[in-house]
Amino acid sequence: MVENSGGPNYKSFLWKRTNVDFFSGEDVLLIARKLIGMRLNTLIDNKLTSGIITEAEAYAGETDRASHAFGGRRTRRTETMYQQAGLAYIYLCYGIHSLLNVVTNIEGIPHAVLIRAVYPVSGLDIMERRINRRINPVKDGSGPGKVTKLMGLDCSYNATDMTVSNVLWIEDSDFRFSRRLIKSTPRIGVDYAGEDALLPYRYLVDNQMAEAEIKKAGLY
DNA sequence: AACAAGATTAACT
DNA sequence: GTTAATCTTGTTA
Repeated sequence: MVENSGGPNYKSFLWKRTNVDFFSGEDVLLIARKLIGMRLNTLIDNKLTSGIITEAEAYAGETDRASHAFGGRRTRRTETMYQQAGLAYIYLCYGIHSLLNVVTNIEGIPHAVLIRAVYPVSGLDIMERRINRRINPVKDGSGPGKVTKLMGLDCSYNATDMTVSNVLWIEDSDFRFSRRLIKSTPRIGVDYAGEDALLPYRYLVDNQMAEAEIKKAGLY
């Protein structure tokens, strides 16, 4: 639990680790929607990096043609998705990029939410070292491979329990984006999923809008 | 055993 | 707009 240091004219937000009650639930869409505006954190090599989640997609398990677990596929890769809520499902995409998901249901039901974008708020100097150039907070956190790159994550962090980990965890506060800024659209890069590719399972706030709201709220 | 496609990105032309 | 990067999985032989 960390309280940020706002100046006299700024509202102070109390951030609290999300517990298993938050992650765990029937409705993976609702969880994806609620993750927008929460804070993703890593503490790696004693360096803290954080970002406000601005884009997430729900993957609805064995009946969802876009999910790795469609049809009950249970392989070494998908095994983490079948575990309990709050674990991080991190897998290698296109042989190159590590993609971070939150597991959101009970053991045996492979629901997950893909974190597709964050707005960086802490440890930007660390993030610059990771991408090896100056950071553009609006652009560089937008994309699921970019999120893990900024946060220092790779597949070795797969199956981390985010409800207890001091390396990878998610926090909530009273901060919320304006409802009207949160859009829902079909998911990205899942054309192979037939009709399921059209489902509006993607939630996002434009990172430019997110920056304005975050500054207006006096978060950073 | 071989191959194609994938929840992507950066560097090209 | 095109392409190379390159690991896991499912399909075909």
